[in-house]
Amino acid sequence: MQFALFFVPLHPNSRKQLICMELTYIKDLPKHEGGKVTLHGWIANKRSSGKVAFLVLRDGSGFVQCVVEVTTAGEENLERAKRLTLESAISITGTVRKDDNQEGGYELQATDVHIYSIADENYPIGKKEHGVDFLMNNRHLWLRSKRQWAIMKIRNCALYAIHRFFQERDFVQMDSPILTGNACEGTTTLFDTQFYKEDQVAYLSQSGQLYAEATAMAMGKVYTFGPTFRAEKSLTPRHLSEFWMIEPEMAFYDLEMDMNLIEDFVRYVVSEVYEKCRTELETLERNLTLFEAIKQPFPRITYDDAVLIIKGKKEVNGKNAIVQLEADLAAVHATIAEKNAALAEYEEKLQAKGLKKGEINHFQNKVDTLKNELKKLEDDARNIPQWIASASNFVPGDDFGASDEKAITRLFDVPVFVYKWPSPIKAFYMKRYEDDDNYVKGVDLLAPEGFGEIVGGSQREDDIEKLLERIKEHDLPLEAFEWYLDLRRFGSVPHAGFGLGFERLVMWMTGVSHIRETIPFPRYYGRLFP
RNA sequence: GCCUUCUUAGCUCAGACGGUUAGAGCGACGGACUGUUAAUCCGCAGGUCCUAGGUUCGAUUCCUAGAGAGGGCGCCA
Repeated sequence: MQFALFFVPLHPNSRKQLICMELTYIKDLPKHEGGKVTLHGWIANKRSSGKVAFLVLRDGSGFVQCVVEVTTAGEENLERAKRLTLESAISITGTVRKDDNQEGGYELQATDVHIYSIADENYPIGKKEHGVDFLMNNRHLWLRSKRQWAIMKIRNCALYAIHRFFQERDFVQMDSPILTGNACEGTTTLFDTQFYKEDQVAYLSQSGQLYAEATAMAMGKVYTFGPTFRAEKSLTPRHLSEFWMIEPEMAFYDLEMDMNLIEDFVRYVVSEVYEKCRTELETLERNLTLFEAIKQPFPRITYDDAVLIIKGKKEVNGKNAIVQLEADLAAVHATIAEKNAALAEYEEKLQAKGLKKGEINHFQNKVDTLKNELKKLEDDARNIPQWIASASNFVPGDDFGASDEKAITRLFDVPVFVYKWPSPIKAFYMKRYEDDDNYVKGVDLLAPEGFGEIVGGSQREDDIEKLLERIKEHDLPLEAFEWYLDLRRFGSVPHAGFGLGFERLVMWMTGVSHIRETIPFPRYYGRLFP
């Protein structure tokens, strides 16, 4: 590989200005084994002894340890290496060496160290644990850390897979507007903003679906992938005020074809991430059961059957939802007892006299970790009984709550379809069953491990008379829907689609406990900066 | 919007039935060390105990209100 570097003196703090034709990245080090390369990046961690410094370098493509020894790099380079603070920017030249003890399997034996800039020593993010709020205040820097890097790489991989999936199947990406003139489904609270004239309000889109229906009638199969805004003060681990949604819409599709597509789609994206992001999943210590099970067919159950399962009146593969939750609760209590015993043991060890400092740290770390784990377990112990009560008291006809979804998904390793929902709890545009007006052709896909709903879809009402009835029933402003009704006046056909919350998908695949970590700069109630 | 737990050093946390100078670890800073993986070892510095009001001889600790954060529910993707 040919590349040329020219260094031009610029400023005492940024020693060199780089004009560069091609860079070598950490992820490509295996191709350069034994060869000499120059890497450019930031100091993620540093350890140094008298005559040797270990620099962990990150360049966005990966992490690698660089060794600066006095014998190979000389006094001057070692001196420079020792001056580096966390997050200082450097370029470093050296020989690529295989070392199975290293993460990634390679390290760089340095011969030259060049400094772009020395970072202020007060880099706020340390090596020890931090609270979530502190990290969110430093989100612009937090993104540099390894865990966040892994999450963002997976997000990107999923993003690309989604486009590939649809493009390979001849779907056309047709973006829906972000500024809209009316609140389309009427239920959720929307953000609003002034639109030129003082008395005219524009709302930020909460769904692109109605527009996708229009473009599907023009292009056959379409998908939208854009930002979505909900002004609900939903401060939960599963909600954002601003998130990205994928909404495909297909002409001449019925509910079953819709479900087939959803299944193929979710399986495709999950498989791509499994195949291409092993390192990242390892960094996140993700349990891989989900990825191995994804080849199995997704169960499809009706709402009525789901209700019986939630209430513990119907078993799945010999498993009862309520019994399962009770077993989970018992397991939590057992774990709490175990951890408490371990905690007492370590605290006793800490009392012993003549401990070395290293031993004290070790025991203290164990105690801190155990206390944190116990806090979470005690939350579970408080919450699971509520879920059990709420699931067993479920009233047929109601929409599922978070606990009901947990009761169902707990029984499966793969996502589960729930379809044929009661008409009153679903949106006006969903098509009713021809033989039973009480149910609509809607479907939700619930992700396992308690994550809950990631997809909501339906076959749409294509009969203008019935649609008019629904609009009246839901008390929606008819004028605003005239253009939507035109889609039924001029060449109405059966059609279906679905919506998938992108961050929820990423959250589920990465296994992170909070959706706020799945988007670079999350927006939610109380969070507009950075 | 409702329920619940919390707010002490730059960070993560301990603590006092209300009483002299409020503690630890990490980080930062100074030093030692040629193979470290949250390196280790020695030294040093660092505080409006969230804010306001109340009770009291005395409040960081008790009470009330407010602000902010975590967890659960609702709303949803």
